Amino acid sequence: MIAIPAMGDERANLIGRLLPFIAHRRLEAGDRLPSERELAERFAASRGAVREALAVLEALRIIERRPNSGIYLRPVERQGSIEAIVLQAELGIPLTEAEVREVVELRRILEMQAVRLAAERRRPEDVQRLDEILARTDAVIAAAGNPADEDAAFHLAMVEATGNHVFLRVVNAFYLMSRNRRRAYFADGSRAPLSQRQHRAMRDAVAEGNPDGAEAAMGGHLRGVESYWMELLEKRARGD
Amino acid sequence: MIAIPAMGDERANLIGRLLPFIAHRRLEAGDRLPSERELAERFAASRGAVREALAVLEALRIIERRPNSGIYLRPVERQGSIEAIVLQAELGIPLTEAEVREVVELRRILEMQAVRLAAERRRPEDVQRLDEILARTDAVIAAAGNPADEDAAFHLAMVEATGNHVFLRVVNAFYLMSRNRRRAYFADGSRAPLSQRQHRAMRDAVAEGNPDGAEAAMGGHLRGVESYWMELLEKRARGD
DNA sequence: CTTACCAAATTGGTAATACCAATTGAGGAA
DNA sequence: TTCCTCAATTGGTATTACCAATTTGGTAAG
Repeated sequence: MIAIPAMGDERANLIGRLLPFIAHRRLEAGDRLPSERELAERFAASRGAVREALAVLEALRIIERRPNSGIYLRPVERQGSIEAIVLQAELGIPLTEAEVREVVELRRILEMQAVRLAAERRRPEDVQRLDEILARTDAVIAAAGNPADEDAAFHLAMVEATGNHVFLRVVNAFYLMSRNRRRAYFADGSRAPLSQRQHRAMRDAVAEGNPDGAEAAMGGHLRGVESYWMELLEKRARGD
Repeated sequence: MIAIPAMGDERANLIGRLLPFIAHRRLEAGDRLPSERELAERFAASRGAVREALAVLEALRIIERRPNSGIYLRPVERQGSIEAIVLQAELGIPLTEAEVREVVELRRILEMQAVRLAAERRRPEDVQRLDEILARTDAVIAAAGNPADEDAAFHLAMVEATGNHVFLRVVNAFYLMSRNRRRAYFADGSRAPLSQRQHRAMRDAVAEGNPDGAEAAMGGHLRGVESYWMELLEKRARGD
């Protein structure tokens, strides 16, 4: 379903099979997983492959490996941050309705505040970068292409204009997570022009150093995107 | 320096040596790293150990492994999200001054908005949880202990009161990152009482459903913490 | 029956080796 | 110069082996 660049199918599948295995067994915090050797046998993989998958799950704080003892599930509140969710989305594991709502809400908070900071701090090269992306988007739209990646680039460039690289990384995780959805959003070509007009309004507000205007523009823009997500949830609930 | 639970010294060291190696060689986006076999020889480790470390770096989006081709450094804008920074902090790799400022700023944004949402949505059990943590903190202070973990628990419980678990995970990453610093902050015992009073003010504002009051209380509280961080940066700049 | 102790099985951590498939790049043929 | 061929390189995987520490079980002493 989802193309996973830079991640071999086998290894991705192992993580993707390990996560549901943990969930399905209803393991709770502190519970011990089967040993590496047993997992290798159960999933028909080598111990090395299992260890690689476990290393990733450990880095994402989903499990904990205690030498000479076993593999344990970490308490939920200590589990991985958004990276773990991104990984699951990449693996094609659908987000729950609650998670979708939460992601949408947090994205709104982050981007509203980002655009305020951007309006306060933007440097000439930031505005220039926004303009370049807008021009590129015009070209894609004129060629009847899908401006999904340009849309992401614009939003990320807006965050970059805050000068806060950590901020950029966090927001980037959200855009990595929803890349395919975003492509579907722009697929029929009807939404791109309005989106582009709203982007231009945001660009202008940021360029003239108007935080309130930029925040308002971003707020209105996000409402459209969010209603699309909510409709998707309702469709899924109806079984579409 | 930093205790790393659930991560063996060797493997942690391998990632911790690999990251500076990448940075030191001034590799740029798209550059190829040495092959796995070469890295294994250079770091005196087996290929399996190297592959485990590389799997983690790939999951954190720092590198990209192309089968039958090589290992490549990802473009910065596509690099790991906050998890990569958390990992570096855990490994004892000090954050740059810019990164510290960025983390502090983003934490402020997240917590200010979180406490607003918490005041709007708090349920009785959320307030109860806050009260329990406050009571536990009182006990620790009375016993002349270090309430660093209770401080983190309070802030995280505040985010949990938003009902947004993704929000909680992101903020949790920040607290994982700064655990040792937080212990140092409360080490001499002089800051705990004021912090506790400010926490109580935040709890009251949230309990009575007062977003503006809660946000103001959080803002004042964070100012004290942030000035501590900034002093640390100045000390480091002077070579202390 | 309880306690203390010992030994074997289990577990994660590491290393070494081998093979596969696909990419890559150099060298030769047209 | 262009195109083709083939061997070296590379990441992906599996197998095997050993280590050290923990767990576990039973045994013997109290």
